[in-house]
Parts: sequence; C-alpha cells; structure tokens
Amino acid sequence: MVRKPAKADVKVAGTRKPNMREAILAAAEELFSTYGFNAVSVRDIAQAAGANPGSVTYHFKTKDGLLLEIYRRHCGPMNLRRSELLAAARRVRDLQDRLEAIVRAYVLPAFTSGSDLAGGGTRFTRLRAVMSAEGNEVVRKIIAQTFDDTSNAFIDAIHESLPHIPRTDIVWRGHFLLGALYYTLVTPERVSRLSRGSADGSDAGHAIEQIVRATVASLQAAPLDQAAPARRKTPVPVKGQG
Amino acid sequence: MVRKPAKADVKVAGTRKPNMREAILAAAEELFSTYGFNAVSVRDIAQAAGANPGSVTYHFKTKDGLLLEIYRRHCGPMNLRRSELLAAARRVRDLQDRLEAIVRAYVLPAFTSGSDLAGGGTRFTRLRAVMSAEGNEVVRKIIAQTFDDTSNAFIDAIHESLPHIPRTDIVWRGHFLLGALYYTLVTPERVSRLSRGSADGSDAGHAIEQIVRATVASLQAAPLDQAAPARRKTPVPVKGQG
DNA sequence: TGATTCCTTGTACGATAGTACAAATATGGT
DNA sequence: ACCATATTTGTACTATCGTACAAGGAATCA
Repeated sequence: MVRKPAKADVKVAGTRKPNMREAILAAAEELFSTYGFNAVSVRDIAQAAGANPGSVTYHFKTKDGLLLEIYRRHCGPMNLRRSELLAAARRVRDLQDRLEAIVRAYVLPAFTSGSDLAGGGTRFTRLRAVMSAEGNEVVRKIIAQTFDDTSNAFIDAIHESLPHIPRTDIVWRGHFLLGALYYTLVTPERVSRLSRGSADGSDAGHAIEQIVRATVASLQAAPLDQAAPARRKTPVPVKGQG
Repeated sequence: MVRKPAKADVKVAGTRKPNMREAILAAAEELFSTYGFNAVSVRDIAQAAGANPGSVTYHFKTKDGLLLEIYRRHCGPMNLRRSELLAAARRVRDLQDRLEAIVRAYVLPAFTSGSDLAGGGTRFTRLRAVMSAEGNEVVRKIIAQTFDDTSNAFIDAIHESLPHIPRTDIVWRGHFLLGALYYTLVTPERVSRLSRGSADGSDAGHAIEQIVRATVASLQAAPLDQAAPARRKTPVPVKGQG
C-alpha cells in the first residue's frame, strides 16, 4: 500500500491516546479488509491509527498476532449472535417464514457487529472475505475451527425445514450464500454501477433483503439429479444450445 | 510468500526453455490466484517458472505489467466465448430452458478456458476473485471497462426472459451469482468439508450444475417490494422472531 | 513526592522487495 | 561461419519490510 507522502501533523511525544490499542485494531481491520494482508505494512497501520510502529509490536508482538487478535475479538460475539438468532428462528411456526428467518439469522450478524465496535460487522466480514481469497495461512485454521460448527448448525436447521432437499445441495447453496455475502461487501460499487444508480450496493439493509430473498429461493429449488449427469469435467456443453 | 530454501537443480546458463514467457505467465497466474498479488514476489514467480528474475523484467517490464498481460490475454477470449454462448442461448425457445441456458452461458467460460491455455479458465477466474478482494488498483479499471458490457448484455438477456422482475433485482442476483462463482473457486475445500465427503467442491462440472440450478431459482423469485421496507440501515431486526 | 509499571518513541538491523543493467549465451537469417 | 537480434543470467542498488530494543514520558499507587 502506498502511504500519503505528507506528514502534516507533527506528533508531540507523550500525548497519549485514550485507547491506542483499539485504534490500532480498528485501523488494521479497515486497511486489511480493503487492501489485503500483505499489501498493508505495520507502518501503514500505525500511521492510520496515529501511533508509532513500535506500539503495534508492543501490543500485538507480530503482524500475524495483530490479525489473530482481530479474529479473536470478533468470532465469539458473531457466532454467539448467530446462535441466538438461529434459536429464535427455529421457533417460527410457518415453514416458509422459518426458512427465511434462519437465512436471515445467518446473514444479519455478518452486517451488524457482534459487539459494540463501530461498523465492526461489515468490516470484519469484509476482512474474512479478503483473507479467504488470499488463502491466509494464519486464519485458515481459525476459520475451520470457529465457523464450521455454526455453519453445520445452520445447514442442519435448513435441512429440517427442507427435508426433501439432500444435505449436499444445501451445503452448496449455503456456500453460494456466503460467497454472495462476501462479494457484496467487497465490491458493492459494482451493484451501483450495473444497476445504473437505481440501487446502492453499500446499503446494508437492502443488500440483506436481496440476499435473503435470493437464497431462500435457491434453497427451495429442486435438487440436482444425483444420478447420471454432472459427472463430466470441463468442458461442459451448453444444454439446449443447438 | 515463503520460497522453498533448497535450490536442487543447478541451472546451466544458456539452456533455453521452449517458451519461457508462457511459463512465467502460467506460474504468475497460479501464484497470484493462490496467495494474492502482494504476497507473491517476482522471485517466487521466476523460481516457479524455472526462470531468472531478470527474465520477468525483460518480458513484462514490471510486476504490474505482468498482471496486466495476464488479463489482456484472457479477457478477450473469455468474453468472446460468453457472447457466443449467450447468442446461442437467446435462440432457445422454451422460456425456462432459455433462462437456464443464459445462466449457463455466463458460468461456463469462467470454468473452461477461453483459449487453449491449460487450466486457464478456473485459474483466471480465481485470479479475478482474489484481485477484486484485494481491491487491486491495476485491474479495477480493466474490470469495469472489459466486463461491464458483457455483464449488461447478460442482465438484459435475463430481463427479457423475466420481464416481470425489475432490472435492479436482476443486477443483485447476478451479482450474487458472480460472488458464488468466485467463492467456489477460491475455497472449494469448504464444500467438501461441510458436506462431509459427499461432495467435491473442486469438481467443476458439479459446481457448474449447482450454481446454475441455484441461480435460476433465485432469478425467478418474487422481486422485493420496492416500497416501504429495506430503507433502514444496520441493525435490522429479525423478521418473525418473537 | 517517589517508586513502579505501563505505554510510547526513535532508531536500527537484517531480510527481502522491485527493478535496472551489463555480460553471457542462444537463435535465426545470410 | 558470421552477424544481428533475442533472450537469459548474475549482480547490484535502493526502498521498504517486520521486528527488536533502549530510552523517555505518562499513569498509578504508596
């Protein structure tokens, strides 16, 4: 990442910020989720937080440690929130409403923060999207350990609402949901651009409604024939073309 | 990225590879799409291609130039293929079949290469996913210039098949399709893991069928009420919770 | 107030980054 | 075989990277 050359504000030694640790974490979240892990230097983060590079080392030891701490403080609250909302959704009587409530329970905590961290929800989800795209080694194990239980709980809940759909198909469609979620947070401006101004990709409320609606419909679709087709590898001919 | 310390094969000066330029491009595609742009050094690429770092500079001038060239040689063929398949899909009589053919025409070229580059299709799409996640400045403008025309053509074609769905909703759902596509190529092992072995996330043929099925269903879903709701920002209450 | 701990600062070090460049070698036309 | 060109190699330069560390100012409690 390219830092701005000008260093307008001269820093007076000794003036201590109320909570420098939090400022560093927030700056790191923002920068990592925007430019990726390797594109951002410790110095970038320190400057954005109004801190000294040494402070980052002091609080988090290493750059990996900083990333780890970001995950540590978000994963718990987020999954807790999801569990709560899932439990509530399970109690919905109407089957169609229940399915929608379950999907919403999965989507919502990705946008709203699990704790009181300002804007933390979307920022952290965006971070997760970027880290998974970069195949970050530090977070790979955390992802599997921390999120798979929650994911399985949602898959099972959906499976209960749609018993005629094989679990495998639900896994696929839930996977697509997460991909849609990530991509919407990563490039919201593409929605604005392609819709020619009639939609705002960064409107979280609208994005949630659209994702929920699309996902519920996809979950209800007829499952794939597990039999003969879908056995071939690339290339696959266009069905009904000639 | 961490290079392997051992340099087993001693390189004899002068032994020229049949096409070093191609080898460098292929290695760069593979590494960039796996670890991200900034995580991979020119030396990493050179080593993976069995080349000298200087050769990379010779053929592509800069690291950005290398990335640019990767896009240059994939975008044209891929969009051409998409246009051909879209034209064929438009001629399908049955409306349901036509919609499916259109979606398939969009998805297919993302998996199969537009040219004869081995495995180039998924690799390049994976690269696009990673670059968009990292907000890469070099490719941002290319994306908008090169892909928006094609995207709009598909949106319009879908809109013709589903005239009762507002264009805005189609944009959203098409956006989700692309997100699902990207995420499936970036983390296929998550599908295998969550499905407990009953599905292979990296089976391109199966992934295509699943994506097409899910997307067609989501496109056919009732559009959102453009009126009262979906106006609120975060947080959004869970519908039907209490 | 003084002592202790906590936090911040400034600087520095080794590693690695992207890139430039001259020398060395391979290729292709004649 | 020779020359001109194209490509590869080896090396080097500068910038920036993550991190370490000593020194100094703030906070806390006696």
